[in-house]
Amino acid sequence: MVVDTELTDDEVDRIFRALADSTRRDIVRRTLVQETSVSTLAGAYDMSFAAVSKHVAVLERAGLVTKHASGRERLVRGNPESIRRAQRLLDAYEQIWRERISRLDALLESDSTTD
Amino acid sequence: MVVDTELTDDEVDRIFRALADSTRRDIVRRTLVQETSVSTLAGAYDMSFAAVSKHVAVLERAGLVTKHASGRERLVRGNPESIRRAQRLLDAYEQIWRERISRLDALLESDSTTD
DNA sequence: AGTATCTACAACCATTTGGTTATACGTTAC
DNA sequence: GTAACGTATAACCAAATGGTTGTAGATACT
Repeated sequence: MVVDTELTDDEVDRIFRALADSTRRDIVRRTLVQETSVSTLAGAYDMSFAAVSKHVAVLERAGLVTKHASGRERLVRGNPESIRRAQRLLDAYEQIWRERISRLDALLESDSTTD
Repeated sequence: MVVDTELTDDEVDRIFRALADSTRRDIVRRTLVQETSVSTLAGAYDMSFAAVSKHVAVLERAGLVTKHASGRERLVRGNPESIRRAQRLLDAYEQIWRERISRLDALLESDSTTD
């Protein structure tokens, strides 16, 4: 029973888009280590709270972090499963390349054995 | 003698940004399988040659494809090394998470052995 | 030589992005 | 109750993105 892991193009777009910003990558890093409130995160960067809050929202829409309320705070937690999903996407590209190499190898093989 | 594999934030931005578009991901897929001219690629999508040419340029700036001239054509080839570079980036995030888990495990261990 | 093909690039346009400040609302502390 | 804190969201802005058409340069074909 394999859990469905297929992603729509839009979901993949959101994941890579979310990772294409160094502030957001840093938020992912920090919140993988330890869950952190939005305001604590905001204190770490030279930009407004609203800007950081938006970055967190982008990550949340991509599934890279989750948020849960704790009193008035919103604790942000990195989602390792979504990182693995992104890894699998890249693995698929590597696999495509490897298959090409296999085909080229097979071709050379069959050439050398042509009678 | 390890080849320097460090990437600047901007380079990482470009890699993930380039992957955040399904047309570009498809170009990477196709050109990993076989090198392909820009005009052949353009024929595969419902958009102008100029638009596809721009997508290729985005991928090239990110290092995900290389281009070389062959007569009047420009052949585009997927760059497996840059894919691996991106994989390593994601691996680093997974590693961070694993380290957290290790620390939590170690903490539980030390708790249970407190005297 | 002349024409068709492949490409690059400029100019333009609408939309998205990444930032800002200001406002409003729920929660905590006093 | 009121002040302070944490957050979300709206309105706004400049820059980047993803598309277009048009022009022009190389290369190939006949």
